[in-house]
Amino acid sequence: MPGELINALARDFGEISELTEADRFLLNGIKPQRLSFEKDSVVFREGEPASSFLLVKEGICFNHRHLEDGNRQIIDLYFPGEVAVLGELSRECHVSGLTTFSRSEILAYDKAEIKDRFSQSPRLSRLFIELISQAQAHLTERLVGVSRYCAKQRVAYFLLEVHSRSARAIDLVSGSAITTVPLPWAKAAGKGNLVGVPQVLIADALGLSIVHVNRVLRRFKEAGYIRTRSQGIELLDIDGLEKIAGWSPMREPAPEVDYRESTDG
Amino acid sequence: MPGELINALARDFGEISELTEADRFLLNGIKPQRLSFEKDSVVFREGEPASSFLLVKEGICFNHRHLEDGNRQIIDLYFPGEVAVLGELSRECHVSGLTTFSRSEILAYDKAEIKDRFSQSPRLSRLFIELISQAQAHLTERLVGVSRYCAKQRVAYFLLEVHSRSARAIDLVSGSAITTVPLPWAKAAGKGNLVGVPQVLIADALGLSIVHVNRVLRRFKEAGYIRTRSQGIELLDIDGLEKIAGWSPMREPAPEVDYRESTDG
DNA sequence: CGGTTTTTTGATGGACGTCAACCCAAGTGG
DNA sequence: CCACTTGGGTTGACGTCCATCAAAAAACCG
Repeated sequence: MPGELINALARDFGEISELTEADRFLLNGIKPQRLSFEKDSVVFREGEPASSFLLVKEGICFNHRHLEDGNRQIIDLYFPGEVAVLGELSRECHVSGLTTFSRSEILAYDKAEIKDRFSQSPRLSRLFIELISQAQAHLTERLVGVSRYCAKQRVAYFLLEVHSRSARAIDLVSGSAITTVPLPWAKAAGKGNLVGVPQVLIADALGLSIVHVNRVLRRFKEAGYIRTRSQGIELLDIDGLEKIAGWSPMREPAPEVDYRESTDG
Repeated sequence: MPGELINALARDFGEISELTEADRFLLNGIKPQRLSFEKDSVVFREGEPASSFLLVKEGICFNHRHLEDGNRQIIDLYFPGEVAVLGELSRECHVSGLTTFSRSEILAYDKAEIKDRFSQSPRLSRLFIELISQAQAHLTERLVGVSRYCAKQRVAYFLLEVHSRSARAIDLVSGSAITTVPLPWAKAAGKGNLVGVPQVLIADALGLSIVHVNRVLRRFKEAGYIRTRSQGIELLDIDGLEKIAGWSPMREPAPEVDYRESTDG
């Protein structure tokens, strides 16, 4: 299965098309370990040695930190086609744990090998730096969001982000968008702007209590912004939610590009 | 003035000593623009094009984002010897503003040139990735801190961090520690664990109101942890503050903690 | 169908923001 | 030397957001 890594990079960086054959060869030469996990599996824990560069191929994962009081803070979610815990690439040990939220398949590339290959080509180096920078910008966004906005805004923002990112999920083999249900927690998912996450996950991600998340959602329901399905939340009025969230960030509208074009096969 | 960049890198990475002569030559070949700023000067604003790699040579700066309600969130402080807004290196435009907190001198390297040189050597590439990763780990720490700890803990943590980082500040020319007053806001500063930041800065950094910061500080005073000077806060009981904060910055994370649930079975 | 997980709702209280003062050191100008 | 200004610090009253506790209602899962 060649090009999984390349396809992952291709989604976020148009420049990838400028890669030379040599670069592509370098990337394709790294063979990942293919790992499968059930729902709610622990991929690694805090403190464990960090030896891999992890690319999510299928399913959804999240990384988190445990606090003294037994709570956990979810730091970020990872969707198909995204690189997980990129920031910990150069650490000896993981600072956060990684857990699957749904049945997942993960490609684990050898860290040393990745660093090695990437630093062999100037273009790849820059691409890589780009990648990390992007992750950091996203973290900054979260910092501001968590520290400065009220629960209503945070929840609205979170729903929109999950929705947007799951819509962007790609199939690593073909490089094209995933049309099938990307959020497997809600089995009935599928069409319609359905966000399939349990409320406890929202709470842990936003630093809120599950009770309060529920209350906020209830008010959203009453106002007609969302509807709760069996499990999962259906977004009825995305524009309205964006207004609540104060959707300012530099997230591109993602003009539905067909990524298959770039995969010359 | 050779080696300023090298000295900056040398502090955080012992591996720097493994740099080849060629690497050192590469780094020394980049001549920065030397910028001077008065206290409270704007280095750049949100949205302005980002064209430089910024190294703080003297003084203290902070980057921040402005919110709709007129407040600002301080994202990070930068001390002498540190690279500012590293995460925005690969962005077209700045996502946050940078302001000097005291009279500062900043070395501005051309971004393109930096990226170019760093990607010319595998070792430099890795070093650079290391650098960014470290910045990201720090951001993660802040995210958890802001979202999960109460004001008392956050303030204690902040005081300790500022103290620790200003103590680590180095002189870029000699590469040795700065012994003179690193926190010029409090002019009377100097010896003694004095943290010279105004309360409004603490508040903006932690997402608290200035009033509440003041209250927390008062309780710290009453408990004998700190003493307020003309301007600035003197840390009297660092161990006590660390206990309150529940974490000591820049020190090796305590022993192994066992997070396993007590799910007998 | 029971056992489990998730959602929902109410009641209560603490943490923290907001408003509105007042204090105090330092500087300025006469 | 004193009036005035200015920027930060300090303090109280009050309200709100949100956590916590507790418990019931749904939904799921064999």
